[in-house]
Amino acid sequence: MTAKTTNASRPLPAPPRRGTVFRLPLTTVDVCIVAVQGDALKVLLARRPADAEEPFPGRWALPGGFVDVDVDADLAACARRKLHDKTGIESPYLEQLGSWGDAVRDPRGWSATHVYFALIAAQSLALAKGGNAADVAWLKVDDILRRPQLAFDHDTILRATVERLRSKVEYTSLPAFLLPEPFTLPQLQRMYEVVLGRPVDKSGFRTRMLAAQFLQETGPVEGDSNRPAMGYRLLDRQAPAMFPRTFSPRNPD
Amino acid sequence: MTAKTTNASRPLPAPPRRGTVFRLPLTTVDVCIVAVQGDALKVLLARRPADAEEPFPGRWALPGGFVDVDVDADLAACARRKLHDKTGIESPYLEQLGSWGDAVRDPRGWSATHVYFALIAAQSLALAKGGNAADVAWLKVDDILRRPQLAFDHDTILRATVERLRSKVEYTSLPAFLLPEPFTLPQLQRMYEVVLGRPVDKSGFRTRMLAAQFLQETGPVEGDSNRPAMGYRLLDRQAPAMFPRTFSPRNPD
DNA sequence: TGTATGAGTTGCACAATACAACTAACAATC
DNA sequence: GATTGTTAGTTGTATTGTGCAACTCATACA
Repeated sequence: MTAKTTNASRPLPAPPRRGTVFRLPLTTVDVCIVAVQGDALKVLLARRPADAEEPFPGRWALPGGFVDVDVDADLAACARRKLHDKTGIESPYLEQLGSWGDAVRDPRGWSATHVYFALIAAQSLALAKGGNAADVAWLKVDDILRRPQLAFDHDTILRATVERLRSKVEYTSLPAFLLPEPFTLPQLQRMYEVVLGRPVDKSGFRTRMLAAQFLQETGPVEGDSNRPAMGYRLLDRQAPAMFPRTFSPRNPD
Repeated sequence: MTAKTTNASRPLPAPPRRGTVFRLPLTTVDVCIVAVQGDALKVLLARRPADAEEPFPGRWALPGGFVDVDVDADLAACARRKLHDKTGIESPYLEQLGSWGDAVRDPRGWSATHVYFALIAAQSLALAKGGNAADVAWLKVDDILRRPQLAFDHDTILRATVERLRSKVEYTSLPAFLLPEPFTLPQLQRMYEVVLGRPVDKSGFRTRMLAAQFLQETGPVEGDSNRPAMGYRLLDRQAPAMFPRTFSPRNPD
């Protein structure tokens, strides 16, 4: 906040009080909802309305929209609302990514969006599709990054999300939020490998995960075949654990 | 962006076009300008106007204010403008910290602020004080965190800045932006120690810095006394270098 | 009972670094 | 101009976490 008093005019919220009117930027919240499906990182996208009066009609975009000052207590609540609308999920891992704002990103005027990203388990996909009949789909992140096609500056935002995710995965337990509980260490390892896009050593991986003190055993889980693996649950679903080092293979091929 | 088409009403920027009016949040940008002076981490604060019509009259606050859609091309430009107004500095290290927005943080209404933090060399302090006759001062970060006193939610924002700074300093070359060039390795080490609030081993520190390939020798620098030290300059003033590990002393006292 | 497969363990080498003790280069002092 | 103090910079050793590869273990299936 901290308005400059040297300004003759002042911004004015909708219920006007006094002084001259000041042009306010549009304020939105967008959510980058990420899951791993099969061997691919996917993002939940919503198709823009076909109405030609709308910006970017018919294009894919991140779920999001204007802050509703009568409904949203704060930005995170607004993000959770939009996420819940599209997926039915109540409490995913949600982290603020950053904000993007400039004069041209929205043809309707100067706008700023507050972006959150969410990690959810692919198993909740059924909910996602069923909960909202609208045009919503999971698309492969790699495909979109290869051929940018999203509305607004959402390609840029998606790229930033993936960069943040990849870099944090190197030293945090974030991928655990991509799995339903209980999960096994091999399953968790696969999440790491999908996000990082490279294999991870089994032995070091296990040592690291167990040393980080963020997992709780829940007893053996009967896999589809072969030897059953130990199941684990997160001790703290609010925040990820941090590792003292990054993964760093010796042969940088 | 990505407006919900199910909304009957739509937000409308100041030059009205059509439809019903939608209440827009206030949009501001605040800058957390940090420097090391002596042995303390300091932050540049501006005193709120005494005018009782203004929120938090007479209180210290982060420099910042409303986005001016006619002047600011984007959020970062707005942050640079506010920083330049207070300090005269043109191109500091500037990084987006995050955004805070809710219904109650500003008594004037639902507001969201986009926060940037800047690292500058304490030697530019003269500029800061001279450039703007307004009520601006460098205060010790520790003092403010011990006794919260800032306007709006700026105590929270300052705390977040320090946390981000401390955690990134563990594995990046960020403290180099707190020094004027050329600087010596012992000077750089002191910046690390001030920010981290603990001593750092000299030998390991040097190995690490030199191995990270972000410094360029500029010839010996005559210190005030004793043996002259090698001077260094940053190869890239835009982005910090990343280290493969965090500093991690063995005796966690 | 044998074989395949994925789960989990063990052993060793290596790389980075924490820690401590060392040497080097200057200023100030006598 | 030798002595002393101080800071710059180096060297050596123990420790730690990890990369890598080979191993054992438990189950399904034939």
